[in-house]
Amino acid sequence: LNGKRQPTIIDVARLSGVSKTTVARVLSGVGAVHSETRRRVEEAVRDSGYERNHLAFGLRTGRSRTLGLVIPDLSNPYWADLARGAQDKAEAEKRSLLIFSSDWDTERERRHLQALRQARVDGILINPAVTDDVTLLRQTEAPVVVLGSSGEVFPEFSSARSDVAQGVRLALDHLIGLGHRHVGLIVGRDRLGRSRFVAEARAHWQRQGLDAALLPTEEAKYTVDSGQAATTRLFGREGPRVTAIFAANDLMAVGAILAARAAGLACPNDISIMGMDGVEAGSFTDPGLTTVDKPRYDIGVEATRLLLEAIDGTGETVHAVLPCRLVERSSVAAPPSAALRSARPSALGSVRKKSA
Amino acid sequence: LNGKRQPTIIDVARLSGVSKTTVARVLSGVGAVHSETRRRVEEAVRDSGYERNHLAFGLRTGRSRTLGLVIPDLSNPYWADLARGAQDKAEAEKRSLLIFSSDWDTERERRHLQALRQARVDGILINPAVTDDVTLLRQTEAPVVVLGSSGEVFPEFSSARSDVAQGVRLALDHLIGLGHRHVGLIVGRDRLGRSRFVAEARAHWQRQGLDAALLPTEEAKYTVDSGQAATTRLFGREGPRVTAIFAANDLMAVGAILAARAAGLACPNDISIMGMDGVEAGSFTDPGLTTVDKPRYDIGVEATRLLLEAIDGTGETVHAVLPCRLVERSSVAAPPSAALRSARPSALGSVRKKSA
DNA sequence: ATGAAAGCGCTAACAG
DNA sequence: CTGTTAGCGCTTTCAT
Repeated sequence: LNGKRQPTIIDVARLSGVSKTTVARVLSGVGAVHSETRRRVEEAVRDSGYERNHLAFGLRTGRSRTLGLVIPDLSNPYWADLARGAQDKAEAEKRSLLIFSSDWDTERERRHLQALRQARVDGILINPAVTDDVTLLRQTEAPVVVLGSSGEVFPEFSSARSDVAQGVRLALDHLIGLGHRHVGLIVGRDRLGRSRFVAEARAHWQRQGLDAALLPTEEAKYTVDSGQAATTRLFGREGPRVTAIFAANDLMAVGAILAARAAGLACPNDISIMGMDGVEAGSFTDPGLTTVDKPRYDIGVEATRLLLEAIDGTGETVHAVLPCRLVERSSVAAPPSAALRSARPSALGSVRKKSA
Repeated sequence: LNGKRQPTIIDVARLSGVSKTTVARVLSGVGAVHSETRRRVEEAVRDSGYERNHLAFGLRTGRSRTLGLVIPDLSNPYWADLARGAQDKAEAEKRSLLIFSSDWDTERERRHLQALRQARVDGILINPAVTDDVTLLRQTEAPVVVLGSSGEVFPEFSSARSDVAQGVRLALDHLIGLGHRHVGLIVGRDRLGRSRFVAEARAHWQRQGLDAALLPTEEAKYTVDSGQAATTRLFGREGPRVTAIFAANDLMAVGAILAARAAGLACPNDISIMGMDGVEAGSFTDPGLTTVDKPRYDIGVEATRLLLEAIDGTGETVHAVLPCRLVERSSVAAPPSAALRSARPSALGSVRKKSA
């Protein structure tokens, strides 16, 4: 727009009557420079409006001071929160962040990784859509930090994730403590096969001396609609109805609330519903969704911290596991027949509809 | 990790026994190359795993093939959706996107703009936190496209926004058509002063021959909590109660639903509530939020398209205005006394509370 | 304390 | 059709 091109280090040198080496020295702050010279150079920098060219800097030093972030979907609040954390940390460390969405598509992910390699980013944060193909990540020169539970599939890279096992315990113990003995699970189907969510839930359920048969499971796709459908399927099963539903993410839990309402069930009086995520939208439902909050933002921050450590060569490969937190709102209560049941633990029978 | 550095164009040249110029030619596809030579070069590229260095490319050509996006908050679903659109379009055009959140902070925005200048991005998409300081945008060499209604404050730059006037008409006509004659407005307070939302609403209201006094207005800050508080203030006003509330964004409308519930009002039987945004979370409330959907994703796409045009030098400065769309869910219905009112159009008086 | 020179990897004249 | 040469803007030896 302005017509004249951006000033370079040479323009500054000319303006202040020194060599570009000297300018570079005051700019970088390394090496001794006469105070009067420094003053003149700084003045010239201001007057000319000089801004360091990061392309040239990166080419010369081999550090672009740019990081890459590859997530499934930027418009999904879970990933948006995480991205925000990564961006804030990168910014605090004077790095810029290149962000890509893969939509769980291997081919798109491959292209993004290529773009990042071409941009010569100093490091990559990624939630891999592809699990089988480790070579895709290995062939990348830059250090990689894996986001989420797939970190365990790539032990060679550092990773940051929430403590799903602990979160599941938190949720189940909350439910069990209230008297629930028959809980439906809505789990997401990962490209990693069955998510670890189910495994942890079953393990803890049995650890508490409860029957795995009373933990019926339906699969959904992490969306409201699929969660609603899965809940409806759950209700359609034969035998006594569950007194609570525990979904692997908040969107599916919202779907469960919708499905319960459609089935004429009052939540939490007739049925308790619990989510896992902690995204803000969970507080919009009626009743507000009780959930296990995952530290999304902090995972983004921590992953970035680990990545910068890996770039600096300091620090070993570490797998950061951040704790979850119970967020009580109002979609969970004692089951309708809690008093009865706690008296006779084996009486898991009929669920009576209570008038709201 | 791998030990050996990334191969350069020279490695490829050596490997295929030609000069680096020839390699560059087959890589860029411009200029004639013997088919056999081309084959050998392509083979060498594959074998070596060569990837073009965008830093060097950008330094030489003056095109970094990177764009910058500066928005208030990446974890706000409105901006996340827009960012997604921008990223998808950038990706389709073989560009990478550097994303920053400003949190409506002028100082942060200034730093982001500086980072983008240093990265020598080819162009910038921005929703300016700062309005008074046009120079901040002017001093940037790269083309700029402004996001949102502040586009009108910067006529010199292309812009993309939703058609707020049309959206407001859509909403008000919907409400008026149903029989509402006393509508409360919850508006957001911009750093741009009063948002254009109020102006448009009042104008259209009067255009329909209605009394501006029956359009009481409260200010909030685009959040659920502030929307809830504003609604409560609205309810606390003297005189007859509004039969409907129209909020300038969906989060505040969600707050209004919460406030109505807290006040013991049934929505939509006692009071209708309408939002403006269309974010997914609006469908989580009970009742589902009726709203005016803004084309968030498309704004991101369109803005990026305009930016690329500006970069190529083709195309004039254009202000793209994308239409909104009415999304009917269930938070809006006829007012309690609609039958009465439509019979006597001038009787805009008392609102009788109807038992739900 | 300062400067000269080399070179990061690439493209773009300009020759042949 | 192919190669030689000269930078893009910066940092980094190595002299002085």
